[in-house]
Amino acid sequence: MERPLLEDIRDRLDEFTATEKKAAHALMANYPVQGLGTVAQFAEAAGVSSPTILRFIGRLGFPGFAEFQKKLRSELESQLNSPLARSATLEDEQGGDPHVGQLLENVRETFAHLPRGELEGLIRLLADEKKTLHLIGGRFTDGLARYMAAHLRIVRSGVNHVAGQQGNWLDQLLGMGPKDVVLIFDIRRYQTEIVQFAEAAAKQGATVTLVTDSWMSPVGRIASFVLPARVAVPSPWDSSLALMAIAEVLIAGVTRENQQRAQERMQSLEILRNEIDPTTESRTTGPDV
Amino acid sequence: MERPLLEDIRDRLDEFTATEKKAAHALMANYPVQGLGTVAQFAEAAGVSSPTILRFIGRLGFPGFAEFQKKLRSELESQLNSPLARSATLEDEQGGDPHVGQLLENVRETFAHLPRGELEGLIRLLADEKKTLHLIGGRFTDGLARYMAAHLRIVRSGVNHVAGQQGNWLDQLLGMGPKDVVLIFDIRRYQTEIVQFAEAAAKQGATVTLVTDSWMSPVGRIASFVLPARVAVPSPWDSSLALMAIAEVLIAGVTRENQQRAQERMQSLEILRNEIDPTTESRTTGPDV
DNA sequence: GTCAGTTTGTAATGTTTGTTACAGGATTGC
DNA sequence: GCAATCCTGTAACAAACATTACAAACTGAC
Repeated sequence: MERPLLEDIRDRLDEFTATEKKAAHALMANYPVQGLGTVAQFAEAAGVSSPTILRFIGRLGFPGFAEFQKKLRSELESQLNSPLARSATLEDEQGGDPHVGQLLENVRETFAHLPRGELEGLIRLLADEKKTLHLIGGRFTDGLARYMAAHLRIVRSGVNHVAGQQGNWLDQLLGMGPKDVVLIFDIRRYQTEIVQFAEAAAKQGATVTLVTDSWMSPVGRIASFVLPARVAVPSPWDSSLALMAIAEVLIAGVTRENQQRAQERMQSLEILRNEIDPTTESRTTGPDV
Repeated sequence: MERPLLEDIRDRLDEFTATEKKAAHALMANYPVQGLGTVAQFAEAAGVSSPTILRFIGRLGFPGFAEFQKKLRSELESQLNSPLARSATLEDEQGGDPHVGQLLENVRETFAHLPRGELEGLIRLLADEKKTLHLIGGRFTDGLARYMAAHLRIVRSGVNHVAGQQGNWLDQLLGMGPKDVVLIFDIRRYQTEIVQFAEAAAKQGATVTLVTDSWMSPVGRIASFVLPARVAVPSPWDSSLALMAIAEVLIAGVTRENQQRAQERMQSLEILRNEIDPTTESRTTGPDV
């Protein structure tokens, strides 16, 4: 009664026969609505006969089609009454912005297809205080690099936001070596300067990592870690929201990875800040140091 | 076929007889699941007899119970397949990162409680080319101001990102008047410099607008438009993702509001860029000018 | 208080539906 | 290449279902 039926079907997909799988797929493709009609409708949609449907739901553990539907309805009921679903249905009822819907979908899809190892690996790399971090972004994504640098600087030392005139970049490139990690934000159209910077850094032995769109920046060829994000929205612009979500998860991850040191640094900074600007109201704990 | 049945029932509630209303209420209380079982189940849940249910759905305009259910199922199908609903239902299964779930929830809740008029009003204000725009953010949110400025600069003229040393701000403040619009990103803890900047700008007649967290920056007191966003996440940091989502919707809105001029500017910029840097591959259309 | 109109439930009905027995067909193992 | 097993669809069946006819109960008006 507790486990979602959809998961059960997915896990046990191999137990079914060939035509039963057709039934399973038809149901999953339009879950759970496909199971709420008649057996004949279900059978037609799956391209099989009615008895096959019955055998399918029998193998799932239901004594009859009626019980199967009852389970579907009760699942649907609790799902639709959850606060999360409520806000979702209420929104598009009263004309929720389709743009916002697409934004949410992008973030969700981005993390659904993000290789878990890549994310964890990059977090560990960024948390390594023996490395020096260099963050850089393109025309639009530089704000993200800046945002992330502002947080990481509080959590750890050796964080550098590569910004400003292109001429300055050369200075930063000069000292780079195996102890440096470069995190690049880059979406199309991929700026040649960024690519050149990445290539130069890699040539000097620095580890290059990349947060990009699904089409993948050319930097991806030389990067050790690549995190692709969805950017398409109903607008002439691409959306960087999913990139930002990745940035925030990275920030949280690095903070978690090095919790006690991060806290110490936060407190020291807090004290420093109060000494410099006593007008600012003080708080002993909290994030915004 | 298009209008949601739930609305129809709500509107026409007075047309029904007393017991039919009981049926209507039972359906609305557990919509649409209650209508997907048998007539007898529906009748029992509503505390009426089966024929009353039939008369009820007959009055709704359906020739029979089967057609009524068909309508419910098709409604449910399209609703569950919308990107909004998907993000709500799918995220908590397949063990997605709880942090990501919270991020999505924040964005959703933010827009659910955003006064529609405020958003539209602010977009119109930002789209007004007779005004000069000044964007400014705090320690962490300055990246957002930068991000938004980078886009708006392409869509329209007179966009200024107030950045750098605090001393420079004074210069920008000097010339301000009723023709200036200040858009401030500010989350706790609210920096006194930002508040001072806002107050000074307001005193000189500029329109002050604000994107902030739910606790509301003190700037809110003097702001003409205030858009609050959810920022809580399971991390010592606050999340600015919902602020960024607002920024992107604003960008898209301003672009839409002034489409032909934006396109002209994009093309001119494209040409300019190619003249300066011929190595960059050229595209005649597209966002990333 | 009575009558007309409306509303509601009971009970019967005809149909659709889920269900099952069975036979043809495919597949696998020897 | 044969046989045994498993899979799948056809067709018949019985139960559950939506549906309808009808009578009782209620309501409001005169």
